[in-house]
Amino acid sequence: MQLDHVFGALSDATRRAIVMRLCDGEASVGELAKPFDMALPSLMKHIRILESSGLVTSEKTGRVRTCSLQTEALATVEVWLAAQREIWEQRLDRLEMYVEKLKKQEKSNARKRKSK
Amino acid sequence: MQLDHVFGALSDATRRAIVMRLCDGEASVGELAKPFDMALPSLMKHIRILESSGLVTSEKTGRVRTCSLQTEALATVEVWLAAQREIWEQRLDRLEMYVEKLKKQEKSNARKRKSK
DNA sequence: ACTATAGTTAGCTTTATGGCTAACCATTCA
DNA sequence: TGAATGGTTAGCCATAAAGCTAACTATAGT
Repeated sequence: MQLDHVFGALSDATRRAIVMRLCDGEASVGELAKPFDMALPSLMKHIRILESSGLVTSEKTGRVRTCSLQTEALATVEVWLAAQREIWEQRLDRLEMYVEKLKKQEKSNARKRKSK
Repeated sequence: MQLDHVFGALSDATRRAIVMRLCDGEASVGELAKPFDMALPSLMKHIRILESSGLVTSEKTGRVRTCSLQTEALATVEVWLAAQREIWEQRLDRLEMYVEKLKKQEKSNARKRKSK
């Protein structure tokens, strides 16, 4: 479940649509294909990509393959994003503190100038 | 700032590393390039891709181009993920409620069977 | 003015992506 | 058993991605 592959899988609108569909519950390949004006083999490729990214798993019983969402993979992405957010927010905080410090200095300088 | 392009941009480890670096503050192309064993033009391509995805902006002053992170683009991805999460969690809630219902029925059936 | 620095452009490979058709299993249903 | 259904495999095409080198432009420093 590599971040590369998960992001890659989500970079295609068709695949995101499939993911969105699967958020609502399992579905067969045929069901997944319906909304798309696309040949089945093409759609199958997308499903394969989703599977190899770990976002989707599927199982075949009889002649129908049922796909389901693997939410942990999506969670992985959320975790990564959250980590980045934390870093840049910490930086913004430091920046803000620095600006505050500058403001105070400016004030005290102003006082000094006045008192001269 | 298309979701396609943002996800696509993040699907490459080099570009994610650049994003991570930029979380810590602005950087020039040269600074960004240092950690990578990669020819400059190749790295520039990555920067271009990050720019066209909206994740990064850059400005050239003198001969140095300074890049900075555009956190809104990352936020867009977070929003999308959160939306999916909400959908599937709602479904899980419904499922849980359904299971609870089944359990209760089972209990009442058990009572009936006993009382017979 | 000369050199070094910082990017940029152009053009080339190799490999991956996204789509197609046509032909092929493998189950189910009549 | 024969036909319909649901996927699957194989192979083709066009375009884009990720890397390279070599040559070029434009500023900064001496």
